[in-house]
Amino acid sequence: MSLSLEPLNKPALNSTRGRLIEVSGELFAERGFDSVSLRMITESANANLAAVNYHFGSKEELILAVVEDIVGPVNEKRLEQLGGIDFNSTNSLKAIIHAFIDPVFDVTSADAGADNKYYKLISRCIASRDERVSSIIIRQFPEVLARFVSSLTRAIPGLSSDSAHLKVMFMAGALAHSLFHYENLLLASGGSLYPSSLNVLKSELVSFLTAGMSSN
Amino acid sequence: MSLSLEPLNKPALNSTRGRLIEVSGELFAERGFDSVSLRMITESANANLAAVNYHFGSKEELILAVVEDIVGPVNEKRLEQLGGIDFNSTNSLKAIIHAFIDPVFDVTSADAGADNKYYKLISRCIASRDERVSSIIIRQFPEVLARFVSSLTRAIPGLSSDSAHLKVMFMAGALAHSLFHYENLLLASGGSLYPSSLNVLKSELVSFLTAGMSSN
DNA sequence: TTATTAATCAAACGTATGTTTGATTAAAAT
DNA sequence: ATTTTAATCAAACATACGTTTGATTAATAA
Repeated sequence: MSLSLEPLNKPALNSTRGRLIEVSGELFAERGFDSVSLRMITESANANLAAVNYHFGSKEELILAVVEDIVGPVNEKRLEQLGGIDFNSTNSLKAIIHAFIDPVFDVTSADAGADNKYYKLISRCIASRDERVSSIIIRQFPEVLARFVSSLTRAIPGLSSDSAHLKVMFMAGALAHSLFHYENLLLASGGSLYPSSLNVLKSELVSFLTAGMSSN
Repeated sequence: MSLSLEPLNKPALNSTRGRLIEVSGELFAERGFDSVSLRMITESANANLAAVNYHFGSKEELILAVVEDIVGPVNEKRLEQLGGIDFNSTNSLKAIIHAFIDPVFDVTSADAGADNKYYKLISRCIASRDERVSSIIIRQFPEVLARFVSSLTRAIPGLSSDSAHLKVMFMAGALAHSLFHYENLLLASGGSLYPSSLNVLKSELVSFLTAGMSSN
């Protein structure tokens, strides 16, 4: 029953709890979960040090809240987009790839500040080697994974379930890795990738994945 | 002037320094750099707590030594393999992909213990979000990256340098991500991927990447 | 042997971290 | 108005960490 004009899952910025999630997301995205202390977070959020433990119980639960907040909606959109696919269409494969990728790029572009904190946090989660975070991802990812696997086997006749598993992992890795090192890519290209380089990245990724998925 | 029968770059296991690097590699691979304390390392290596600072100067320099030790040889082999490619051949593209991937799988399989600690450490490095580690990777990776980019543009007529950059990143991400979650893949497949599943993974990856590289 | 260097060790140091406490203030309910 | 609940705050706590010290032992050189 929110009266806010903001999207539903974005916490209110005027509340302490909301500011903590917001600021934590930015810091975690830029520096990683371990390297960010509660003192950094609470100072950036103009909150008291004890606020995190009061509102979330512990740092770990704050991390979980931040990750759920950013990863949950993306996975929901993925499943939603996947549900709308017509598997009789000739380009159902491309639609599957878009279902996996689009929500990530959307939430990236939706950040008006355009400092692109979201994709960093998301790719940090996707490729996280942190056991605490991966426990969340792993909790909700199997369902998503299974849906994409079965969709792939429908779209590509003769594709085994095991191969589909692998292909989804390839896709997730290519997405996370390229998004995370996006800034390095910009620098390495000497500016020639700019502007709208995120769109370039996306379209290159889509065609790369489409071809890869169709292989064999 | 080593008299050891071991490969040159593998430190002697009987020395304290060698045991520290060995044990650190295993622990870092399994738990990540931050989560492993010097006390865990020195206890596992039957060494004194002060040994790390005596032999390496600091934990950070130990990490660097471990990473150099595992990532350096892989990149050397990559460049060597890349140098032997005949670009007039029809499958030079596939050779490039093998040059990037093979050294990683080789060092994985070379581990007789077969607990596959190497690929985890390597993929932790490849996709590391740790600034200390990425500083090493970034120090030696630009050369490797540049060589692969130029090789790709030679093998694929009309491919721009920027596109090649992106494609290499897609390749690196797919490799790191699938190797890191290799065990999860085994579990998810319900055992049907076993045995020699690492070979399956590799061949699926090669054909996926070959198709992706040729796209557009 | 003797002198010198290298390596190991137990112990302590300083610091940064997450967490808890207990008082204080603000808000809401009765 | 009074009571009760929620939220904020400064301060302290406990702990785990990387690092350093200074003594002791092992190895090497002279």
